[in-house]
Amino acid sequence: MTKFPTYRQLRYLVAVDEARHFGRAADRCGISQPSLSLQIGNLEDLLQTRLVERGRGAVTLTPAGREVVERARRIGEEMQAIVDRAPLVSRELQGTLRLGTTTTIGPYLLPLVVERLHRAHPDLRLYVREAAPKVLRQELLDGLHDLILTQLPETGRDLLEHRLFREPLMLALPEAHALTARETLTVDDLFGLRVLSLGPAYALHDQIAAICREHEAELLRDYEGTSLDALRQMVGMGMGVTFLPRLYVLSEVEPRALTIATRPFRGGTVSRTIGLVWRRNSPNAQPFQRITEVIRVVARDEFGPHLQL
Amino acid sequence: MTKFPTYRQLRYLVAVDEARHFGRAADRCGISQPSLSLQIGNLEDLLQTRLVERGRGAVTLTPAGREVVERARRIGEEMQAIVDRAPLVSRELQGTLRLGTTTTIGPYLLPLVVERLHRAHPDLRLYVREAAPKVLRQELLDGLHDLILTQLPETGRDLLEHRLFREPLMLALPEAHALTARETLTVDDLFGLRVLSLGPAYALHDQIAAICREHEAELLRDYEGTSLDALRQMVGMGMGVTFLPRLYVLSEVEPRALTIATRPFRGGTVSRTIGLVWRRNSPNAQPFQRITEVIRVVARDEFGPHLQL
DNA sequence: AAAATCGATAGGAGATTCCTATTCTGTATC
DNA sequence: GATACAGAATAGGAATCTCCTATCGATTTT
Repeated sequence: MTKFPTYRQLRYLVAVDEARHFGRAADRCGISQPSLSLQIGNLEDLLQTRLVERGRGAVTLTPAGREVVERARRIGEEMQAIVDRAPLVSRELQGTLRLGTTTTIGPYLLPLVVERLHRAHPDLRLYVREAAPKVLRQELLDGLHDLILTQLPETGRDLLEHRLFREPLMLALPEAHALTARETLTVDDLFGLRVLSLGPAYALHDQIAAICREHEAELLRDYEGTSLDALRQMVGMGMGVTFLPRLYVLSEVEPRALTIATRPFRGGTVSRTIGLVWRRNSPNAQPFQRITEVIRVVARDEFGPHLQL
Repeated sequence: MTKFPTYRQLRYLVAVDEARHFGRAADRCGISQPSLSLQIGNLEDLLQTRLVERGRGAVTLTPAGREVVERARRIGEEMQAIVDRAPLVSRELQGTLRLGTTTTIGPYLLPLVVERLHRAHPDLRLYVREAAPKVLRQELLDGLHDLILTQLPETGRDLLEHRLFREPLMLALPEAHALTARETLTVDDLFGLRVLSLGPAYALHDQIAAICREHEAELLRDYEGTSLDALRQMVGMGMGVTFLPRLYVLSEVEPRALTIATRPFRGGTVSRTIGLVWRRNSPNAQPFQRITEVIRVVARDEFGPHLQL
């Protein structure tokens, strides 16, 4: 274990460099001259090197001293930044936040959110990482994320969830399917359908499985994908039907090679809840609340007619 | 006066970040867990910000904590560099040395020296600054240079001088001058000559003045230049004669528009001494000695026949 | 329920840091 | 050439800080 200089000693040395005089340097540091002399001496002993040349007239730094001062100044800047920024980061939206998101909502909602946050809070950087909800949850508990955007509810006493909105699920069918004749559906229409789903790490999977069980549709286990696009492809190829979130469907701006039909359910009964989740004892509730608000605003302004707020 | 964190506290925080566990972090720091907890707590109080999220399971840094750790790591690198490098700089030829030189020798000797030093000591940087010897001397005393390359002797109890070599002075004449008929001169030939010189800030000026006095030449006060090239021009235009150092004359590789003649004195009686000078209580005598040796080697290898070593 | 883990708290010992007073070493002054 | 005058180093004691052991309190595991 090597011994290190004290930050204090470095500050004193910088003061000596600036004042070129022990007494005045001590004044500037708010201590007495002997105290400063002592600390400079200690530093020199520690580094086994003369840093200051005491002579008649001007005190001068040695080459070694100059190099130490140079680094000390950089250290001073970092220290100042720590003192200045740390309090802000925990109260304002500044610094870096790590946001985990499920792949079923992030790509379709976050671009607008990130853009708006960036405009309003230029000092905020968001690191967005995608994963399946059950993975996200564990990663959140392990401290890999500061907060996650996911499908609610998230169990756990340690977690605090904030509801954002309900997002309708639409039934996705091959264009040739008989049900495409209907503009809106009811859950009774699900009877006997062959339903595709995402892998079991997804909250959407559990929800789809529950719907299938309740309304006697058949959940296909043949293929469990990790993206909504994969599901879409499979529906397009006629392998079955599935449920797709409203925002995903909305995001399909360009027509694709394999087109599918999507139909809403009447009355908004088939929908999922989207929310932000963070650790209960995370001390950043305040900035997180602000993010919650921003997302709500984006949801209302951009997707208001399509969501249940 | 703002209060700053201790470098120690930052080290502890970094350890917490790496260990994600107070007890193990304390081990790594070689202290007890309570001491570490206390210091982290102090740091948090100082910054008015929670840096560490203590929860069951993993200890996690808050966003503010992460930012502090990031800077703390940079500070740690600088600290390590200080500890590692400071002792070397004062013993080896490393770091930055500020070398002052008189304009009458530096440009003609230093390029070769710098090149050789750079090859042998890649971590050494030389800052070379030119000035007249009397200016150099004061700047050295004021700590603007670490050492100076100049004409000896340099007065002053505080200064330590190291002789490098004697450099002959040659008489520079217009080509049409009667003395050009002679291959070598003696001081008696100086009688009655009109002699040009540099400004009085130059040691060469004093020396030329003394020679003129002794051998009854006339020192012209009309023009006192700051460069040997200026003198050369004036001689070329027939304004008078002057004394030029051997190395300057040697460096004239290209013929110029105004050519002059140069003649040596017999017996090496007319010459000046060149040496390195540094402050007596400069603690870097060791590296300076090395530089002395390198310059001597360069002088011998490159200019041996022309100098008195 | 008992044991174990982990961080926070309490109180006291030991270092460090700082202060005032003084000494030492040169430089200006008379 | 003795005498003041700066400016930094040294000495000794007070105040602060850092650290230790012991213990607590909350949570998790057995």
